[in-house]
Amino acid sequence: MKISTKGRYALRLMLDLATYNTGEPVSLKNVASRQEISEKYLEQIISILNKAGFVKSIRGASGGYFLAKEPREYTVGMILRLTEGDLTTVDYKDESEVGNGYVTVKVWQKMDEAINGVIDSITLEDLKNWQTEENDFYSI
Amino acid sequence: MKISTKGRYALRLMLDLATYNTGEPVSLKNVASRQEISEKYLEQIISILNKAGFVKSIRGASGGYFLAKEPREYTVGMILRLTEGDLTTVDYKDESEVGNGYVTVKVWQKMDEAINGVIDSITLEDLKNWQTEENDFYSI
DNA sequence: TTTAAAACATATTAAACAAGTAGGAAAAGA
DNA sequence: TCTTTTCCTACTTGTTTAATATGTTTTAAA
Repeated sequence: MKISTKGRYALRLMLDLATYNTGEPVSLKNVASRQEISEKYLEQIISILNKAGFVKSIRGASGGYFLAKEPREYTVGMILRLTEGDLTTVDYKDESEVGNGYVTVKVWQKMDEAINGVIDSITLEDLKNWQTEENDFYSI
Repeated sequence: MKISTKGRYALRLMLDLATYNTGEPVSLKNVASRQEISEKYLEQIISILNKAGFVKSIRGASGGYFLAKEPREYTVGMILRLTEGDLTTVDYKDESEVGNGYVTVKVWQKMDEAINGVIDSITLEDLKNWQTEENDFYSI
């Protein structure tokens, strides 16, 4: 019942791109050092995001990545589902209909609805704002 | 991000005991055949529930198990946390404070709150009632 | 008093998954 | 040309999952 590093790093990566969006592409090397994540591992993760069109890349020296759309257009759910795969708490096809299996399915459905309610309502824009609030708080 | 068979089977096992509670102990053999789950695997799972005092056992021929308390005293959360271990979506101790890690933690916390809201509010009694409603529906 | 049914205990296994490393090739600016 | 960067694919190491397997102990019933 854990979200893996793949999904967690993907979210931090996307938020990093949203934060350091200056028009210039952001290199993975910079992201890796800011986030203290292996650059090689980030390469694999951003490859998924790239193929899905979530980011755009510029190859070659002084190349890098940037978000394909505005931060408010990415929900946490989109990013996690892409990198983690389906975020449901059970594989419904595995859930038995025998015994009392069909009753417990209701539990999993309610959990999934609750999870979706959270992750589909938070965007990268929200996360950016939370960052600023946090900074404001500590700088008073 | 999946609940394993251990937790899922534990819930169905506990609900089975709640359902077939006649005063007589319920044998795992019967649970296994009703739920179509390996009896040997169920033994391992009920051993956890037994050691935690969730069920009581009677050894020997015509022995079996029964719930230690009333169905309404068991939440889904109690059963899942016991068998699955901690149900949080991330290990907070692993979550970095560097980069923007501290912002994404808020996301995981909100997810966890949403999950807890569901699983801590549903009891075995509720599941029993859902079963009856389902049966009523189909028998009209 | 034997027998069979049941709980209890522990070891083993095969497959999948997680979390990276490793070693390069191709593109492009300086 | 050199260096930085993306891009691509294979490999590795450890852990977890979902069971099997092989018994021992207890106890009601025949």
